Amino acid sequence: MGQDGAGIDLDTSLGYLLKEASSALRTAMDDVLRPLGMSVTHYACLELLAQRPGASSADLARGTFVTRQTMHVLLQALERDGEVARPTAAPTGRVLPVQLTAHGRRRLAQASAAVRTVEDRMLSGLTTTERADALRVLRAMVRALRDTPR
Amino acid sequence: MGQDGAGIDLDTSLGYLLKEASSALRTAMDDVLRPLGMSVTHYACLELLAQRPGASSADLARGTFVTRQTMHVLLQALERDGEVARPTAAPTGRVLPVQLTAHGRRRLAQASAAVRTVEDRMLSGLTTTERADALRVLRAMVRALRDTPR
DNA sequence: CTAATTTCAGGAATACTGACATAG
DNA sequence: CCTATGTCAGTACTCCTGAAATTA
Repeated sequence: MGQDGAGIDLDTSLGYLLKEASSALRTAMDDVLRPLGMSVTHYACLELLAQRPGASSADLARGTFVTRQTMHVLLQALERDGEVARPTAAPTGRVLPVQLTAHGRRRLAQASAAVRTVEDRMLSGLTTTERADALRVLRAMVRALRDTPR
Repeated sequence: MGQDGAGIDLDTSLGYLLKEASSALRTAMDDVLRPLGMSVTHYACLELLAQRPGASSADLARGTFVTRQTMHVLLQALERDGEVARPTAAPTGRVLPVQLTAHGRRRLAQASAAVRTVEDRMLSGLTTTERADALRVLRAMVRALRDTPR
């Protein structure tokens, strides 16, 4: 797999590998979430809400790495299905704090169990040391991409 | 950030971190590719084609982690814009080998330079040892997700 | 003839960009 | 004035389903 210098060698590119790993994870999560009628973003929203009760729509958007417009549409569906609840008027400012309903918590418990099997599967190929390495290098990559100005 | 045992702790979840890193990379790539009027998949297709001249549409789809249908639509646009060329009839079988045109090579060179700045930025936060660690753990994660039957 | 691969064509789900009003 | 949020509208992208053609 020679390289002529003009391009990027995909076989040793961390960027390509990162995309590959992320794609494999998303596919695996989709596969276990589909039978529950749930998308990855749908699950992520519920999981985030369990850890940050009363979060705003914009908070949830940032935490699930989608735009607030996308989260807005998702929340409308979740509210219609009774998985989350929001007050009709903002207690203060414009923020409408979102809460999980009992039904939402049950849905999350199902999904969380399914996703845990996928994470366990992914981690099964790593030693304890490698898991720590993975956390460290991924955090370093995120920080470098976010903090480096240009 | 206590956990009640029912959910997954996002702060220490490798899956969540992988999604975060991948999202940050995609955003950074989008930012440098947008001025060139190119999407990440568009760029990935060109890069793959430079390393595997004559690849089929299905090959390219697998290599860029999209469906055959998505790649099919992209190739139609690239062919219309003169970045790739395909024979009108299959030399053998049904496969229509795709080739980069001179124009496509120029477009790739532009995009490749832009993407390289992003990769360099991402790598700037890692030591040499950490870069090797990153390659190893990401490959292990991909293998575990793909090869574990269930 | 059967099975596998590939090329296509809708239709649906998902996410993004742009824009605007409002609240702090 | 400036930032952040919620919302609406339009667009783009990707996926899923499924059909037709071809090859082994």
